[in-house]
Amino acid sequence: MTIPPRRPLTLRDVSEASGVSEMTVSRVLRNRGDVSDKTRARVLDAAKALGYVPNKIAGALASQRVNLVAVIIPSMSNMVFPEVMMGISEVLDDTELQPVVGLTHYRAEREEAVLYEMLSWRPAGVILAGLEHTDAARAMLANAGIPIVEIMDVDGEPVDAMVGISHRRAGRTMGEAIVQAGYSRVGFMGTKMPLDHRARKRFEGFTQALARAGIEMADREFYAGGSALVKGREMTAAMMDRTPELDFLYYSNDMIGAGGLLYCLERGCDIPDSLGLAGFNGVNLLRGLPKHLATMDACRHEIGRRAAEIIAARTIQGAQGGGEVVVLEPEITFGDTLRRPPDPPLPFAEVDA
Amino acid sequence: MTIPPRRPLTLRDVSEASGVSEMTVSRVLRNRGDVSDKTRARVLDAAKALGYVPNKIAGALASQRVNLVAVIIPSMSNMVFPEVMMGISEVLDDTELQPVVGLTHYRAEREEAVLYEMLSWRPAGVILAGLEHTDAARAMLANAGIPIVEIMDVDGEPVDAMVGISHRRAGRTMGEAIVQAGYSRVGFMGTKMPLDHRARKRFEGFTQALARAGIEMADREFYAGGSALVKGREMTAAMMDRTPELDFLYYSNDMIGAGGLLYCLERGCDIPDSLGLAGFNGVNLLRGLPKHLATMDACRHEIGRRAAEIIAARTIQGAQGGGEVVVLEPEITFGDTLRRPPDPPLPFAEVDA
DNA sequence: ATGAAAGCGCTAACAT
DNA sequence: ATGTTAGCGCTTTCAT
Repeated sequence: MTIPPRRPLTLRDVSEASGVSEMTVSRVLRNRGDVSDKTRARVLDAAKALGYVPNKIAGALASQRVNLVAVIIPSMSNMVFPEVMMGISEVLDDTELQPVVGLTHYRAEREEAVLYEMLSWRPAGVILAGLEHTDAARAMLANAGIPIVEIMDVDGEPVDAMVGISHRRAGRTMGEAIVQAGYSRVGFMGTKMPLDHRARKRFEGFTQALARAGIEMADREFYAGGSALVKGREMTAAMMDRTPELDFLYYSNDMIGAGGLLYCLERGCDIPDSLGLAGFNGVNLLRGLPKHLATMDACRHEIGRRAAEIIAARTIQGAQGGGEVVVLEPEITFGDTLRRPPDPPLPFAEVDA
Repeated sequence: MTIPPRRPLTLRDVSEASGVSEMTVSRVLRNRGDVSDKTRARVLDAAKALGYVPNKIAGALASQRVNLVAVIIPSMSNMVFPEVMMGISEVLDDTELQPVVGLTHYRAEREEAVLYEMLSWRPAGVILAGLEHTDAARAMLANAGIPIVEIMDVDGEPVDAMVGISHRRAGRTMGEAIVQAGYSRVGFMGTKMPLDHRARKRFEGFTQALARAGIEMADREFYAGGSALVKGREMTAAMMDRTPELDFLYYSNDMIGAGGLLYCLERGCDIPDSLGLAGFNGVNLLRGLPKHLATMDACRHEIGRRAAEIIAARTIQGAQGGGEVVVLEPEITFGDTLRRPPDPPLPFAEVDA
């Protein structure tokens, strides 16, 4: 039974309650330096009895060390960033470091504001999505004097370290797989580009792969907002209506792809033979669908882990480092909606066998 | 062109660069007090040129005010908490306050640890999910001397304020709707209970409603982990196999409900006449499905808003308050998978008309 | 093993 | 409108 304090408790309160100097109390509470078992026990008892919660603000100011890692991402709502966060948390859970998340909603000015706000708390490091930032944001990052890891994308120049996949290459790889599987009348559906650089780069890579095969995209449509599943369904309906000769639909994310797939299945389309579909992301939410949508894993979990590992490694006493680059290689999952390309001839195939 | 500083910049640096006292620089940077336009401009220029980022740690220590609101929730991965966050952010975006999120993964000890960590940063308020906490956590909350809002659930005693729905009542309401619609052989599928108090309360309320109508649950199954869509499909398959006479399936969340629905549709079940289904949550992700799953909105967005409003209101200068209770009333969405109950007779119905 | 003094970078309160 | 002084609650460093 303790009386609720008007004023938050301080080290001094614990010091007085235990009859030990503030300094020693501080040592006990941080498990630092030599303290006799007897003193330690007395301090711990007093702290617990009072319900003392240390003031990290004062601690951080005095020690010039903060165990926070700023994580700045566009959104939490599309399933990709929560997975990145999982990876980050897994790694940081084994350290003293704690992630603190800020959201940009895909807006550069907002990213700049969030970054400023977070840097003002002097975090131990920053993990942020993408390589595109305002000049001011880039300047802040460069001058922060702490490890900075840009994640998701590697198509560009990082301020410091970067971990991700090449979205340009991912788009190209999918385009090539589609061409090799024999599809040729391709439609694309995706998010409005200017907001999402990575979706844009995938689109560019994809277009390029088709172009190399002499194929021009037969139709395309972009959306913003709304439930992705519904949007995928609606866009697909509209596109198949408008351009019925399409034999492949490429979606910029699995959620709209799933909506499209459900629509096509209802319509009784012959998938993947007369019509192929593919999405992007490897959202495992969707594995319960009647057919498994072809997709490409964005390595989100691994990206989170590797980024956190870089921060953690550089945060330990007197560590060196800087400019780490980790390029992950996503792979296509063919699922049930994309024909596998014919096996390439074996180098020394026995053709007569 | 500024040279990257080894040591982070301080107010003093800006003071020297602008030839204005630290105090005045501080005033300019916080838009407080009277400062001449000339001085203001000089300070702002110097700060920007240097790339100064204020140190909120020092600021918070000196002013005893922190603009952070601790938000402690179980998880980000099931679509319900991201929506709560949206509501919170919308409201806090119009204030000086900023949400900081901590995750408990539905574990009380973890909640306690996260709470301790967050309180040590002396936030302006705490929003946390649920009314069930460890004794230590409850004590910390009671002694923190800041507004505390417990959200989601109102079936219990709050430490301070609470905003949510009665999950017990939500379960009961759904049970009653099912009974009134004439279903009688009911199966239940849900998450493993001990982890999720709100799911447990819904289950209890549901069971009770059935019991009052003399109905005993015909089958039930609980799961943990894995993709919810797949689990819903698998559990449904197993249950329909085991207990083919079922005419209603109640799922503890929309995601497993969606998996079950897809399975039943594939099997050609006659929905909602021979078989009804319902979930919980009103996840609008799922509106793209072939049939609209009956569900009940958990008012997540509104809960977030109201909780944030309470914190915001109590944070303004000299505000009073405490113990606010907001009970929201979720409503059933019948969708395409639950028969509407027959209209109740009108009070003065003209029976002969 | 413990304590005393100084100061982290800011802001409140009080000058002027 | 601007400056000065004295902390905020800790930790660092140096004594003992």
